[in-house]
Amino acid sequence: MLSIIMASTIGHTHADNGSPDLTQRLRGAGLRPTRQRMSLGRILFSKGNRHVSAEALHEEAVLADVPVSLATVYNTLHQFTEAGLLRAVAVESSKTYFDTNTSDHHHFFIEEENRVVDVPASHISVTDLPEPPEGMEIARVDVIVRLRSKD
Amino acid sequence: MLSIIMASTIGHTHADNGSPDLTQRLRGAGLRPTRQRMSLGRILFSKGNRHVSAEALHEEAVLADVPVSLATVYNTLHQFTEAGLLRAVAVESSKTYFDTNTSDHHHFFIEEENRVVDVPASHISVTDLPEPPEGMEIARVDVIVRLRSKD
DNA sequence: ATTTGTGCAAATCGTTTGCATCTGA
DNA sequence: TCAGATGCAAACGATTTGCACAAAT
Repeated sequence: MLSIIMASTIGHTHADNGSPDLTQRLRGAGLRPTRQRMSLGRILFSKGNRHVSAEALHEEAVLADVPVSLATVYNTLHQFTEAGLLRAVAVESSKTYFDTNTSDHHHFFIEEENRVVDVPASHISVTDLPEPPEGMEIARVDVIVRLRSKD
Repeated sequence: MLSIIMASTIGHTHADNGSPDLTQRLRGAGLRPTRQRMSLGRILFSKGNRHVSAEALHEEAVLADVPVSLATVYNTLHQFTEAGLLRAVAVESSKTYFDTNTSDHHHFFIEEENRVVDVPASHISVTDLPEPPEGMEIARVDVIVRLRSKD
């Protein structure tokens, strides 16, 4: 009986349930490593570069037995983005995609499948950039290569 | 009295109320030159290159005493886009902007003002484009230069 | 006369917010 | 303890749709 109580207490507080690096990453970003953030972070960052929508991530989480609310998924994605752990990609005006690759790179967008893919690194050079209008500076240059299937 | 009746009848059917070229443009695109389409077309195409949202165009129309419904504005914008008279620009995932310049060119986006501006022609070269994945071809390359005001 | 377009209001979709409740430090 | 997180449901803004009515050919 005592053991049961102890186990449950331990399980809820200090169980070894995830990469310690993720904990650090969140802490470093000023985010408390909560259950949901850790779970979502694990889903996002443990499989190489990904491009997810809030909806998709929510489904994945639920399937992985991590019952988060959609609202929390949105909150988390935005917090991660502000913290520099994610990058938002604007491809078409409806869904927002979040990219786990925050380095400087560009994207393919496959319209038929509504899928975003990284352009292999070091490809694409944008040159001959115009002067920005007076008083403005360039914050970022986004290139979207829209693909369709060949006939 | 008779003249009033005639005037009103004529006004509703064959009055010379607009560029004949626009009529042809619509016809050529397989679109019947209706009052609303002509009015919206006139607003869109008579002032050089523009980047409008549905909402903004709707307001402009209403102010210009062309009472169209917002639904019709959306329908019209999409019909024009499919017909190649407009081009949809995806800058951020919320509003869609329609560009009256359908030629190959790129855009500035001023985040603070939510405004889209054409990049002066012939600027920006995108080189070293990657091979698209097997079975795919490049439909279009969009470059968005995001600007922020200098401090 | 027939086909096509239009207006309106309601429906939908992605996303955000308010607030009561829970949880991590 | 107690600031900060979370869940839920309701609010939201942009866009779409269904259907009765109106206009174009």
